[in-house]
Amino acid sequence: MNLRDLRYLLAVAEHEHFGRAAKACGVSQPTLSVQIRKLEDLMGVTLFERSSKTAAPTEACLRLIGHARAAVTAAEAILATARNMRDPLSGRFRLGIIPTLAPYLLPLVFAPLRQALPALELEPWEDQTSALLERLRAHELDAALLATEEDGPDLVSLPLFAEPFLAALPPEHPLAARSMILETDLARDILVLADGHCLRDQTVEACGGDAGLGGPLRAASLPTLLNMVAAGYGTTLIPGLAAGAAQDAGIVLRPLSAKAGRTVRIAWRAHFPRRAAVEAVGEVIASRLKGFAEGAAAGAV
Amino acid sequence: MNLRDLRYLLAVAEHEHFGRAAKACGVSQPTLSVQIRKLEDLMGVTLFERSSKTAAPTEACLRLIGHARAAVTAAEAILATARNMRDPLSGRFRLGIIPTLAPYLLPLVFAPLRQALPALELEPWEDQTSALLERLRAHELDAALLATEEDGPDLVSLPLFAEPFLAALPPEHPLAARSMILETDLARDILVLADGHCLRDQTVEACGGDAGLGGPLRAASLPTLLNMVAAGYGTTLIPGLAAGAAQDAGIVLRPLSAKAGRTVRIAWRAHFPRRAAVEAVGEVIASRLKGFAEGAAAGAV
DNA sequence: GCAGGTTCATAGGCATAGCCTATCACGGTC
DNA sequence: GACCGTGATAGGCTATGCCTATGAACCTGC
Repeated sequence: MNLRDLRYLLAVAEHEHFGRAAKACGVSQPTLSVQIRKLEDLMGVTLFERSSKTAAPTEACLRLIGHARAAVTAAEAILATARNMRDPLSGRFRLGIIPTLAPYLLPLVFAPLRQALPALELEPWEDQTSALLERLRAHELDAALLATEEDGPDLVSLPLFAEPFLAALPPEHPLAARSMILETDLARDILVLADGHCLRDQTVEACGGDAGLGGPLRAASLPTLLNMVAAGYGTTLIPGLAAGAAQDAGIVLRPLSAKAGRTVRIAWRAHFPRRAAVEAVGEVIASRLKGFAEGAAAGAV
Repeated sequence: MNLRDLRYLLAVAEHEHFGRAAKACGVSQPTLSVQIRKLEDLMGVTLFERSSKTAAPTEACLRLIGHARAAVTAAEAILATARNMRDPLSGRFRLGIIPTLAPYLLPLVFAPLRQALPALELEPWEDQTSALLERLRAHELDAALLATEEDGPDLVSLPLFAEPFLAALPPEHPLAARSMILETDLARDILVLADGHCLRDQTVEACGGDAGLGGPLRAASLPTLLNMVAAGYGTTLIPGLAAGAAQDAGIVLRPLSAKAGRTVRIAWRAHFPRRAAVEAVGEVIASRLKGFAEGAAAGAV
């Protein structure tokens, strides 16, 4: 049985006439005769009572056409729904973002994304890198904004913008007198985020690896870390986009001599079919952040 | 688009694997690949995210499969429903019956019909011949029990049994003294049914055509006519099956010398596809009424 | 690092299902 | 009795759907 056959069935039942039904279906009358006959043979039921005047639906036919109509309309609903989803730049788009980026990036890019991609229903999801990668692989995210290189051939990524790190110092800190700070000089009293944050590893690496790491202190989030620095517990590196929040907390910011920083990338599954959406989102973010490195560095002086 | 394609779609979505879905569908994996690809081209939407491990349904696919499942189950419902209706001896059977026959025949044949054709849902419809023919032609009846010859080539009929007429007399009527009555002797004071009843015309014809017809009196139904005869207003002819009711009313019955009577037939549209049901119903009625003519004539003495 | 086993995609060949035109058979009508 | 209408049938063509065989990408384990 075939959807076409069901359409034929409905047409003949409606017109009670093979010829007119055939015209309505855009086929010849013999085609309809043969197909209806096949349908009748398949079902073992006579569907129409033919006479020289008309083709009247039988009792059996009348009981079937409800189902037939349901099948045909469901099939049409499929095509209609598909038509609405044909634009890859429309529909739900679940975007993972790391916690050291989300609160500072999202306010900047929400409006531009909404304007450039009005049909895209952006659903941000904040979590640490490893959790995001897991969700990405599980098809629970469509893409993720990360500050690490992609891992594994099943994922691909595109760099969006470079974000410099800045030295964050309590105002009374001796290094605050300098206009530019060498990363390794921070190592002695540097504070870092809790395990799992990529920013923690990058901070450690930029500062020489064997840094004191602030003893027993562990900040679970970047705002907490900023509060700790402002309270004089130590120093840290912050990503450039967090400069505004850091200054609001009363922290002194200084550029770094070795230009430590991180590159924010958008990552997705290599086989993800809506690559166009990924690239459009990336493009909007990248163009909004264009030249951010220079601007942020300048503003931090 | 095709129901088969939708089945393939559902299979792949369920197994998330082309090979296993192909096995489930009983086709080869390339077949499935090609058909799903065609479906995707038709819809303009990627349905599955293929990787070397799995084939994961996309967001779009997940939104479509509801409709797809609806279409497939509707199609299966059609086949299931058709299977239940494959037996022509099952389902609704609308049988028209003339008023001078219905109340006397139905009590006799209801039980045998129920027993012989348990799946047939008999729906009797009592009306005069012309109305029955109209409804029959309008497909509002499946068959009709009539006492006239079929009219028109679009209808066919089969005789079921011969029903003799009996002379019905008030007990005090002069003719009641005879053991057999000549039809034309009844003509002088005969009463007949209202226009439209075939029994009226047959009575008139049997009695010579120019009968007095009881002046202004007109009985709308056979029970009324019997009451009128019993009250002494005149005589009439009754069909044999009504003998019991006539005797209960206190009427004297006598056989007719010219053996006037009528033949009860079952009529249906020549193209009606459930001829088997018609013939089965006719067969049950005929066998129940077999030998009725003799029995009734004997009982009426 | 390479062989072997996955995955899905592609190619070529074949059978057939579905379509068309032409024609038939049957009824009803003028 | 010729003629228009109905649906059914026949023959031929095309396109579709299927198969097997093979390819390309990827993963795994020795």
